[in-house]
Amino acid sequence: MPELPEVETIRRQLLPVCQAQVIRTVELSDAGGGLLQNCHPEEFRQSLPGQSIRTLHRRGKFLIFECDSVFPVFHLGMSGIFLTDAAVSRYPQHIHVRLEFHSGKELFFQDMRRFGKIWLHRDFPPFPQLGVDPVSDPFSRNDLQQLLIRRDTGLKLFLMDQRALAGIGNIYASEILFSAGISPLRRTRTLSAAETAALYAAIRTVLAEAIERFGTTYSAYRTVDGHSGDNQHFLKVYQREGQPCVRCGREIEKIVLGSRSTFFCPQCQK
DNA sequence: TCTGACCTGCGA
DNA sequence: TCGCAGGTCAGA
Repeated sequence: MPELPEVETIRRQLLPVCQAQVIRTVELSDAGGGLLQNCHPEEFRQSLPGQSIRTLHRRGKFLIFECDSVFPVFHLGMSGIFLTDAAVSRYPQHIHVRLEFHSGKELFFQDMRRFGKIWLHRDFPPFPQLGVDPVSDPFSRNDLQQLLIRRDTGLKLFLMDQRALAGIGNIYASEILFSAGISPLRRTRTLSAAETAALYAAIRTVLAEAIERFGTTYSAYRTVDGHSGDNQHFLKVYQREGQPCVRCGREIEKIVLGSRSTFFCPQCQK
């Protein structure tokens, strides 16, 4: 699913499409109603028409539409995407929300697996459970060190814990640890100062480069215009089990951590 | 702290 | 036909 770079790509592409658009109508499928977390379908349908979209925000993997007096929030789950043209959808039967603007433009939310979630807030949502966003929040090496000390868990699970760092998922957790040269099996409290510095640098660069490449496409994820991202061509370990490490040539290994596939180089990552 | 369930599509 | 897939959360 969309991790931080994919959601940020969607936000950047949606902004020029949506900003200052006034919503005319809202269509919500039956399944789409099931995605709503804190309001009834009828309230969702009635609250949006007439609202102008002022801007879009991202916090971790959440996308927040700032309108005049409501704040619809989307979490894309594993397979949620936004499209500006329903004709490019590969799964039109899974389009659950359609917004029509006064300009005549449209916006579609598609979610094949229906793990996505939608909220409707009357004020900017607080996200009390969410940790620091390593791309858009102030985030220093010392902040990372404090987070590492506070927890006692496996490093990969730590990176994916949204209460600590908001936005990293399964692909980028493996890629970040490879970039830092640290094993996914290490515990949070065992990192040296040099390793913490390497991990900090890896978090920043891996996410930033993925954003520059419009995210990673494996199956469902598409950019707003229906295209694939580019970052899958640059992955060093994810889904490269049995292939040679780009640094040392040793075979990339796959293990399961927290019931999720984890890829690493046993030679380069200590 | 960890596992399984949620849901659908795809490839082996 | 089965296992797996980029996320999250309840329950053990």
